[in-house]
Amino acid sequence: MDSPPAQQWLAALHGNGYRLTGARSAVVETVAGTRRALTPHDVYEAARARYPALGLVTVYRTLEKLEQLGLIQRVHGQGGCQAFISSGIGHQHLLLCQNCGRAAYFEGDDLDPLMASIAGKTGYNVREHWLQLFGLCSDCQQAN
Amino acid sequence: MDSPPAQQWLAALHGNGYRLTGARSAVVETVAGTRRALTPHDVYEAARARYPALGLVTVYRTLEKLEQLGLIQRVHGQGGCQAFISSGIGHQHLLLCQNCGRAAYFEGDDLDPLMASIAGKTGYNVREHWLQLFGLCSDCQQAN
DNA sequence: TTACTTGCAAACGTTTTGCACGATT
DNA sequence: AATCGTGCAAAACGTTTGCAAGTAA
Repeated sequence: MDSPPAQQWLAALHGNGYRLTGARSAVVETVAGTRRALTPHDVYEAARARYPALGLVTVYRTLEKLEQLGLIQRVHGQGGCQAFISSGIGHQHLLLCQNCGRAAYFEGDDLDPLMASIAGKTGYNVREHWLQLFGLCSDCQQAN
Repeated sequence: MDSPPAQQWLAALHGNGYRLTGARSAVVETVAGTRRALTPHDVYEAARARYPALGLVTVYRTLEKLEQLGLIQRVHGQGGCQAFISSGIGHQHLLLCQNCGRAAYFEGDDLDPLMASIAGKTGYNVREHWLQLFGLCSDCQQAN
């Protein structure tokens, strides 16, 4: 049930001076093993299957560390912006299924010319971009 | 001090069966007359200059109506996603100054080929996209 | 043994709701 | 006159912090 990233994330935590505990492992394995964006409460409920004594506060604190290490990212959507998901490798963008929530990653390198065009028109110095797509994954297209 | 959109927004509210009151006018004029994204609390403080008896609850309720009518939109950013700003006309995206918060709008029509490419690679049926840029406006570039 | 980590409880800030009064239509 | 809108107070909600006990190193 655990996925490769889980081991890497635990190693990263350890390598940054954080201790390896049952609570942290449960949180890490839960988030690393899910292809959907999860809220702290989602993580709390799911991870308690692995570690029943888990407290919600520990979920918040662990997510905070994972985010600082760049292992997970916050997902913004119409429903709110309190959910987290595994970060892609390098500069990747998210594509979320509006039905099941499954996430896919893609690269948006083709954006550079657009950026340059915008910069020219607006006079802004564009430093960051933020692109996210919503749609239906192949499974959910067939179901509907 | 009021701007053209303020009158249109008030007309839109009225046309949808909502009454025109001093409190609503103050909120509408504040948001319509500001080029930055404002939190409900920001609006509350700014709008009290126009209507001192204003309550924070009314700000929330008015922003809710303006959002439902598509006149304002919620702005998502690293600092949170509780701020609102005037919606652009048609399908426009936001470009925010990281220093002063000033917003500019731009169209992202050039995105369609990227969408099609992503759809082909991932198998998703892409329905919506969400693009936001961050940078420095021309004024803030000179100041730094 | 030491310092970090944990869960509980409480605090905190934001947003929503209940309600009686007031204002718009 | 009827209905909608308002502000206040309280409640609800998600998140953070203080702390004593427990655990990894």
